[in-house]
Amino acid sequence: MAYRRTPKMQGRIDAAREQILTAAHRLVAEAGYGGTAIPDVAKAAGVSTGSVYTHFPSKTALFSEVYQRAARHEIEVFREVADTKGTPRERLTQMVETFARRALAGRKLAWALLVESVNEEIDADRMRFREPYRAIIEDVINEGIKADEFVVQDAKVTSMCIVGAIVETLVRPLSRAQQADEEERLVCNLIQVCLRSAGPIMR
Amino acid sequence: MAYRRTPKMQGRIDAAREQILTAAHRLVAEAGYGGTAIPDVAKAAGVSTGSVYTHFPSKTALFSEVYQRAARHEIEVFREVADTKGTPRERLTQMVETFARRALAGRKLAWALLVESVNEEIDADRMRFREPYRAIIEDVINEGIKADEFVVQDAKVTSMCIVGAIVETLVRPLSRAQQADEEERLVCNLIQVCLRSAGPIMR
DNA sequence: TTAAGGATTGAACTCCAGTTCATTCTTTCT
DNA sequence: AGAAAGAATGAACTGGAGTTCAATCCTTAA
Repeated sequence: MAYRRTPKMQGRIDAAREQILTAAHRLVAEAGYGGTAIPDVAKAAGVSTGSVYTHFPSKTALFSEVYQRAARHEIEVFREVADTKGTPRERLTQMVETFARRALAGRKLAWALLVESVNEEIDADRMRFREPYRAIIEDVINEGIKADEFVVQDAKVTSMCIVGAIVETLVRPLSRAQQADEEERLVCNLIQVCLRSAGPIMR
Repeated sequence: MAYRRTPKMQGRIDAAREQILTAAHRLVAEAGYGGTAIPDVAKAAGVSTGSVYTHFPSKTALFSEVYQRAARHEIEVFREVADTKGTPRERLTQMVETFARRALAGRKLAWALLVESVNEEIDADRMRFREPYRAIIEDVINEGIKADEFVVQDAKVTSMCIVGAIVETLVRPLSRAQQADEEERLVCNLIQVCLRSAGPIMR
């Protein structure tokens, strides 16, 4: 034998892998999955096309990892907000606002993560990306029910609806930027609708 | 000159065009846009591949028309429900239920119309497909506000949210069928959430 | 220093859905 | 009937995205 993988070598490999992931992330944030070709990623990462395939078995696999990383980070942020002090109602407000504002701040990425549909595998990733948001919202709603702040309800369905409401409200702004005050209005009203969705019925 | 288009001839051309549209509709309802190739459509319509292109300039154009037709019909049904007798609250209930049940009855088609994303042009069609639903819901909400049944609100945003809520709730069931009672539960709860979204805030 | 093992390269290849077009078939009008 | 114009045909083409692989470069261990 005349070659063995040393820590130093491993470091370079890992670094290259990181470069590729970072570049892919950046390009997705600029052009979405569909608008990003592997040769572009390679160029942006400073490696060759073929090299990408020594690190990832396919485009789908690479982007799947990109999505999962971005998702994990976003969801951490979201969970932190959900865990801050305040009544369930106050926290839900914060959560919806955070979700909306972060999405609008990184439009294209949010669009890629939330709605861009490309193939079944990536679609599955997107579903998986939405699910944690839903679950966190569900928890807060259930706390609100216990605290008599929200009416007794199927928190699972309500949380689904809230995720759907947020996404639907944001789809258009995410595709093409609106006027700032228009977006402001949207976010405020979105919060109101979400609160009502979870809130008690008045008869 | 030795040829002019006679009514008889025009009839055949129109018939072929119809055949193609019908076949395309059927195939979309079975496999979605992405799962339907032009040669398949041609075969199903009993014409040649090339013939499809004498009737439609591109696959996108053909399916755009398929979508628009399906949309027009669905929206007519929806509008009828919106125009039936009853309080805004009752009507909104009927509307959500109709939307949900019709979507579940024609899963794949609903999926193609509502969420399958393929290219920008078709995406735009899908947006256009959702918009009338939203507008109809908006009208009913505004009536409800006038009737003091719903709290004063931005009905545009609420209607967006309701559309989003419905779609989000249905996405999973549309992809893979759930148990019947599970779907029943979903629809019932969905209606409740939508009513609350539009309903008055209790404080 | 040198040979072997592994990583990297990027031009070329594959694959395939959408589209084309030379040919054939139909219809119309003289 | 015959010629002209249009419609239909479907095998072949095309373009572009994802992927491959023979050649090359680098690293390690003797």
